[in-house]
Amino acid sequence: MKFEAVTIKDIAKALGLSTSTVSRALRDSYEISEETKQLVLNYAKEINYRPNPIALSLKEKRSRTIGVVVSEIANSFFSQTINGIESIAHSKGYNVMITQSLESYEREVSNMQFLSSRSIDGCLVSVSVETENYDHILDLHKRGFNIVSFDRIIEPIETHKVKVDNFKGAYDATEHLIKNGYKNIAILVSGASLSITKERLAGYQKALEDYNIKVNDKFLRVCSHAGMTYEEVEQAMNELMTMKPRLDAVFSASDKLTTSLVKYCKLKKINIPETIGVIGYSNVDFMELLTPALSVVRQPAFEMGRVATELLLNMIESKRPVTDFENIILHTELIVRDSSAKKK
Amino acid sequence: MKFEAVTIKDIAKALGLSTSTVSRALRDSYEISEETKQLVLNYAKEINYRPNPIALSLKEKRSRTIGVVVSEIANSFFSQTINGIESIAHSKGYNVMITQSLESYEREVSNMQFLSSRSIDGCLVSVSVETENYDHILDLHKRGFNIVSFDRIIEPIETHKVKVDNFKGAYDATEHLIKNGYKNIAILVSGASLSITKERLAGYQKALEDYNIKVNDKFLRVCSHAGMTYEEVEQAMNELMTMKPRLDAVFSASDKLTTSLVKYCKLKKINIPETIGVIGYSNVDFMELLTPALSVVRQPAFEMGRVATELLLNMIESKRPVTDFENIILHTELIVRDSSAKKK
DNA sequence: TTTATTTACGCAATCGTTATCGTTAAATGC
DNA sequence: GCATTTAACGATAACGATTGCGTAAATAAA
Repeated sequence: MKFEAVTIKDIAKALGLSTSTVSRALRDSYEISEETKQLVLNYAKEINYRPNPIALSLKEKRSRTIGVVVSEIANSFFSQTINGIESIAHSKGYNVMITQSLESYEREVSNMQFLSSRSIDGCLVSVSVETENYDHILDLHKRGFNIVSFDRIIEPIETHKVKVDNFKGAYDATEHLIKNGYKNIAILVSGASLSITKERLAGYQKALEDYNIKVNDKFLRVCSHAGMTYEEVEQAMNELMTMKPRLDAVFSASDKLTTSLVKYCKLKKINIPETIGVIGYSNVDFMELLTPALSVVRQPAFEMGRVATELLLNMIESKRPVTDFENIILHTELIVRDSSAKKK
Repeated sequence: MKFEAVTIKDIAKALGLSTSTVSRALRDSYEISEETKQLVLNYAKEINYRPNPIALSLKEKRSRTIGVVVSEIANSFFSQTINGIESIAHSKGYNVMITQSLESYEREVSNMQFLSSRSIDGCLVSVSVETENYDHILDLHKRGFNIVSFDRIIEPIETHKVKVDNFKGAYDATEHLIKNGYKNIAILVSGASLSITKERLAGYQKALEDYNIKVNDKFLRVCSHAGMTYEEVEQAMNELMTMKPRLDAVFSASDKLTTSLVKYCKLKKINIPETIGVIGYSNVDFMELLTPALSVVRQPAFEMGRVATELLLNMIESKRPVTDFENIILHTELIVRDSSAKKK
């Protein structure tokens, strides 16, 4: 089954005009008489004519549509980001195409391919945990494709970048744990190739050093699938729980990991914060509803989406190639609740 | 800035062939000699030629892309549904365009408009809570647009429909509360125009009747924004909590409402299940991590996405117009945890 | 009246691709 | 040796919309 829309040709035929006249009448050209304009406009409204964006895209090589590539839309951080993206895009007359890689490099490549071939005007990208080679993005970028890198930054790309101060977010969380009496602090991170992993890990380590606590690699666990499965975090935690000296706190360095960590503690009946204190990056609103309520590092996700989209639309609408790129760093928020309460 | 891709014309020019020959060579036509085919194929690979789907869409009036309209992607139920949709679509070579209405009728209309004008081959729709007039969908459907209605069903449309047994899901939950000793059971529902609201409300009422409990309209609260803001649920609950006789349980009839209900109880320090028992429709994995763990009615969201997509692709790929429509009804799962424990 | 200028529209090219219909040259049939 | 088939390719129209250019008729200027 196919679906036939009304075209400019239908109007032209019905009214005994040429397609050019109809087109110009619809675009209110000075070359067309008032009479004819009204005739066309009225008939167009009557039969509910809508210009075909596909045809326009083909001709104009632009579509007033931007693309988004994230790892998972079910992730609270990203769905909030998407809401920010859409709020700006829609207010400026742009549509948004959303795709998710589910942390698969292959799917990220095919999503980029899909978007780029669809005449989108630009793209907001946060890479998957599997992505170590950026050629699928850099190649497009070199050929003039507008890209803004956000959250999980593509370091070698020369374009606008928007992220949070991952280092400070992790430093603050770790320092908070230390000040509350925790000493053997483990850290769960996502795949080592992600910019957020490197920066958050560095913040954690610096905090320990500043407070004269030895950084112990036994307390570092890398979840190379970014916590896409619970089992991954379960295994990491099982290992951590057997370490000597016994850990007394865990800092989980991403949204997904924090969620799985909470689940682990619940299932294993590990008391928080008595047995281990917990704090993690998370934008899940739910975390405050847990018992104990979870301390978190929260990112301004909606704002990040807005800022990144504004930069992208600036690039798109700029007449000359943009060469002066912004490197926006937003602030995280440390929300202290009960899961990291002072140690007795 | 614009982005120029490689076209068939570039290949033709470089190789001294016509575009028709190149096109046929790429599609492995018998009319082209092996020699020429290899020449074209090799060069195409070398310069990384990709057919332009926009041009194909314009010509073929199909795009191997399907659209999705949901109310909110951050909603666990819908994000799981989308994963199901993508799993089938991608396995059959289709792409997916995701849009969210955020429960706004206006945005739903513009999303449908966006998708339909983009040569998508069909669309999966779950309507917004504000939607009372279906003309934006029915008009497209009449003109041959392939649509499958899922979850929040468009009742008057004659096409495939996929949902759960909302009546039974609500009946089971209510019956469970009754059997555990609750008598004054309130219900929170979304806007009255949604099919899921009507069916779940009916299930709740039938259960009460079957157990000789008078249905009390004071215990019914309609959240006309489907719980898009917490305040909406807060107000509904504030009203319910003052009712005489005092309610001793609440059944929340949708994902968003359940989440807000939990938050309300936490913030107001209402003991669950001692002060009020709680059960609700929810696909949030987190619900088991609460204290007390929340009893829920869970929908097979992923499966619903898969089934709906299979039906849609069948319609799309059918030679003749489909006239025999499926009305799939999946089963909900009652997951009993601590929030609805037997009353002492 | 003749020429110049508007006015108001139509023609055709264009975007990238495919399908239909030729066309040319070589190969085959008799 | 000539007609006919076949292999291999090219020219062109089409999809829907826009736009530069051309042009007829009407009006203004000379």
